This record gives sequence, structure tokens and C-alpha cells, in this order.
Amino acid sequence: MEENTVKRTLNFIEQMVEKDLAEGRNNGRIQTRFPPEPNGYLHIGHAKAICLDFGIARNYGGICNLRFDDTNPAKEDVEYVDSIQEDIKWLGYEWANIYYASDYFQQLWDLAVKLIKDGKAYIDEQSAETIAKQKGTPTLPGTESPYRKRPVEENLALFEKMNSGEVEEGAMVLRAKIDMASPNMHFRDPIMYRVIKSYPHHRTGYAWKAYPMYDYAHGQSDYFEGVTHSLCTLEFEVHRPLYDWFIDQFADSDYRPYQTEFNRLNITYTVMSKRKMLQLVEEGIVRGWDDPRMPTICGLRRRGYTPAAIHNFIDKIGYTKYEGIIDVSLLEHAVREDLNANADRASAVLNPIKLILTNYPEGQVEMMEAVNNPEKENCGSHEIPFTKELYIEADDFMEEAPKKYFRLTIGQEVRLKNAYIIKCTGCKKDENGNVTEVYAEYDPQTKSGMPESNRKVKGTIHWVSVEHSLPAEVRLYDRLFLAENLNEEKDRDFRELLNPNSLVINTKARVEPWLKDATHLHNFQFQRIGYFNVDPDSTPDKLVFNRTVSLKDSWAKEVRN
RNA sequence: UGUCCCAUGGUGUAACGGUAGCACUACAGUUUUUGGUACUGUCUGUCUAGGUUCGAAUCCUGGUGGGACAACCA
Repeated sequence: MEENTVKRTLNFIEQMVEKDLAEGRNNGRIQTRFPPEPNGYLHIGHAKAICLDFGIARNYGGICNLRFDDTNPAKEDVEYVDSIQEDIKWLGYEWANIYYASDYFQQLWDLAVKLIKDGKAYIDEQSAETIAKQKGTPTLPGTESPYRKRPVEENLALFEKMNSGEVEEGAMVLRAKIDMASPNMHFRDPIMYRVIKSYPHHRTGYAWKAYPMYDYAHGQSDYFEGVTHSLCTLEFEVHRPLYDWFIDQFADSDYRPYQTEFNRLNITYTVMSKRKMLQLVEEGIVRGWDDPRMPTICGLRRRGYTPAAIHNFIDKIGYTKYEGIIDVSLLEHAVREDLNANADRASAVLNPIKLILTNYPEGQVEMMEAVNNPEKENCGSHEIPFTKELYIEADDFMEEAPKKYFRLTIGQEVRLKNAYIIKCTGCKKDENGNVTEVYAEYDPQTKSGMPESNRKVKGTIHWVSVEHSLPAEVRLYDRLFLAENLNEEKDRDFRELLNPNSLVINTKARVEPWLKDATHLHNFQFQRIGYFNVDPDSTPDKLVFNRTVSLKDSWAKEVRN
């Protein structure tokens, strides 16, 4: 055997970390953080950031903390705090510590006071519109606020009032005094604090009325915690100079955090915007954040995706400095790769038609052995009852078959998976010409394992016993979105692009009795149909299966032939 | 008439001055108790024009193209 040393090339962030380690930056310490705002559920895009933040810490002997960036009570909720923790754990990561930006409100306040005393921040009483107007545009410099030269003592007094409740929302803000003519818009006296009184903070209630803004709070939070590598997505690139500016104002040691940006995940046919996902949930277009059509972690989980599959996917896509759009087929491939290796095989007939073996003894039941997973060693097997009357897929029989049809047709032989070779003798039709029953004769010498069973037949089909099989509901999920790239559809209502067939519920399905005992974390491959898991709402009396992903191309090819 | 970031097959990435490689997709073929899986093969790429160099995807310059920035969001 050859040595199994698949050396993955390091991404640019890993290279940077190794360089920092070699040069002893920040005393060779590695510390990252995953900093979600608790204003929605985590989705597959967050998984990319999570794998990076936690992965870097894990691989380089550092630590990664979970920090909730909860500086805007108007949008945040404990529901999200809980789900975020659950999803990170499900992905297989543990944070060293759990922090909240709201834990730093006092420290941030004190530093803001220091900045005011240094003459580097002032209270502006203009309206939001006026301030926006004075900011200028990316190509035109801004103009200075008339309040910019307000005396320090007055600034301090007003800052206190901002937090005491005496000041109405929108009446005043604290701004850093930097440069209204800077080519970087973020340097044009950025807002550090605003007043929010009408929403309680999910942790501090109404204790604070003045809340810090992201640009001020984020870098300082990193600094307070000792973060060495502050990894975020590309859209924060232009914020980095400001991040550094704030650090420069307060850093009092050799240590400092550094921000590095990487590309956000985009997937074809998939919406990754929290705002749009919230809309889908609130308007009842989906059944909730964990609807299996959602790209949320919990939606993917409910659909039967495994953590291994998601890691598999993240490993394939890479981290770069430019935006791209990943083909959803890469995600589906990553899932199939894991499921093919680990999911048990089971028999289910989605669209049943009766097959009667005319020469099989009435009332006889044979237990046929089915290997749980032919791709996996020592995974065991189970038995499926075989009888005279079976259900097969309606699609698996054709009275007049085209040349490349490999399944059941009159006069031809086919194998019943795990059982006998049969020869089709005829069928019965109703007054409309629809086939209602198919007849065949079985060859007793061809049971799986018998010497005669090696005979070549053109196809193999799956089946379940009429008497023993169980009714089940099968939910076939498809892509929710049709647009190739929703970013290009900004001005259009994205709901127009929803795929109306994204969920097809099939209640005719019949499954083998073994599946009654299936736990809902279990994944199955239904023969030639796809990978399924048991829906959490499933009960022993009502079996419900969700399709994780279909088998590669099988139906499409069939249609072509 | 700005600042910052970026540009490798259809898609996603690697090559760190020395043979443009990998994966996905698509299309063929082999194996197969499902047309799945596995394996093999084929197609397709360094945005452009200069420069430096024995040698450039890589370094430099100019174009072109894309993205981010004008929330009291993060």
C-alpha cells in the first residue's frame, strides 16, 4: 500500500498564520473568534466562516471563542442565540469561551469617554439625513459638522445624557473626529454611538440607551479578548483602516489583533441573505427556519445533511480574495460522497404498481437478506419479506419498451433486487388503458446466492411486499430558487423566482417494514431514487421521509432515453 | 470622475520565477444484483498590451473587466 499522505495545499490564511507563527507575532499566540450577530439562524455561508475560525485554532494550537455581536437590540433575540450555539455544536466545534459584545458595554463606554477627553470624538445633534448629506459621496469629499468643535466638557455631558434616557432616539450621536475629506468614506467622522430606547436588549434590558456601533465595538472586543486573527468576509475590507485606527487609539501593549478578509460563500440557485430568509419564514412561504429547503444549518440538518458532508463541502471550496459563485452541484456531490459511504440501503416504492408472480405459492413468505450498505464493510444486513404479490415502481414496467430500456417488459427477464430473476408474462389494464397489474413468473433456481443466480439479466428492480410493506409519506425537495444569480436580480422581487415545485409530497409510497424502527437521525438510500432521512415529525404510525438529494443524474438519463 | 480589493477551463481552486495541476459539471467507455457506486478517458484555462528575466500565471507599468465603500445595520 502506498503511503496515504494527501497534502492539501494551505489556503492564504493558513499560510499567513504559519508565517505569523514563524515570526513570533503576538508571542506566537493564535486566537480567533466566530462573531455572529444573533439576528437570524446560521446558514451554509456561516459554516464556511465557522470552519475557518475554529479550524485555524484547532490546527495551530490556538483557541476560538464564540462572541455574539449584540450591539443592536432592535434586531436581536435569544431565540437566535440558542440556535447558533446548537448549530455550531452540531458541526462538531467547541468554543473555548462564550462572550457577548454587550459584556463590554462599560469598557467601551469608558474608552469612548477617553476619546472625547482627547478631543477625538464629539456629539452631533444633526438629523441622520443631514449627517448623510454631509458625508459627501465616494467621489466627493464631505463637509464638517457644525458641532465638530464642541468643547470637551459639553461633549461629556451630552454623552451622559445620551445614555440616561433624556435624549430621544435619533436626536444625537457620538462621532469620532477623523477626516471628513478622507477618500475612505468610513473615516468621515464615523458614528460610534446611537440611542436605542424602544427595544430592550436581550441581555441588558433597558440598562443602556446608548449603544456602540459595529466599527467601534468589533475591533475593541477583539482587543479585549486577545484575538490575534480577526477573520471576516470581503465586504469589511474597506473597514479595516478604521478597525486599525480605533486599535491605535487604545492599544497599550505590543499585542494587537489583525483583520483579514476572505470571500463569502455564494451558491447558484440559493439565497443566502438573512433578510430574504426572514421574509420567507415570516410570510409562511417555508415552514420555518429549519424547513428542509432552507440553506440554514438546521434546514440542511432536517433535510438529512450530515456534519461530515458539510465539512466535505467546505474543504472543497477554498478561501480567496475574490468573489465567485459555487455551483450547487458541488454541494450535492459532497453530500452524496458522504451518504454513499455511510447511508444504509432500503427499499421503497414511490409510485406503486402491483406485480403478481403467477407461479409463486400463495401465502408463502420468504425472508430475503439485504446488505445494509454494499460500500461499507461489516455494516450488517437485514431481511425483507418476499411474497407472491409485490409492489414495484410503475416506471419499472413498460408494455412496449424502447431499445435502451433495461427494466421489466413483456417477455423479458429482470432481477428483483436481493431475490429472484423473473420473466414478465403480461399485464392487466383498466378501461382507460392504464396498467393496473403486471404478471410474471419467477425462476426458483435464481434466488440470490444460488449458482443459477449468476445468469445475466439486463436489469434489476426494487420491490416491497404488498402484505408487509408500510405506507409512508415521501417529501421530495428540490431547489427553492430558479435564478442563476440572485445578486443580479436586486431590483426584482425574489419571490417571483421561487420554484413552485420545490416541495412535492408523495403519499402513495410503500416502504419495507424494516424502516419502522428507523431513528430520525438515520439516512437511507432508497434504491435508484435518492438519499432520504426520516423527518423529525415522523411517528411509528406515520412514516415521513425527506429527500436529502437525488442520485446523480439517474432520472434525467432515463428521460433522455 | 475618488479609495480599497481582485482577475487561471463552463464552475470552484492549486502552482509562491522553472512541465499550468486537482475537484465539480458535461460527454464517452469498463465493472456492477438497479442506469447508482467505483475506475478510465475526452473536451475546455493563465483578461489585454508592453516591460524585467535564460525563463513570467507568478515581478513591474498602462489598459480592460469585476467587486466593496455614501445604514443612527453587522
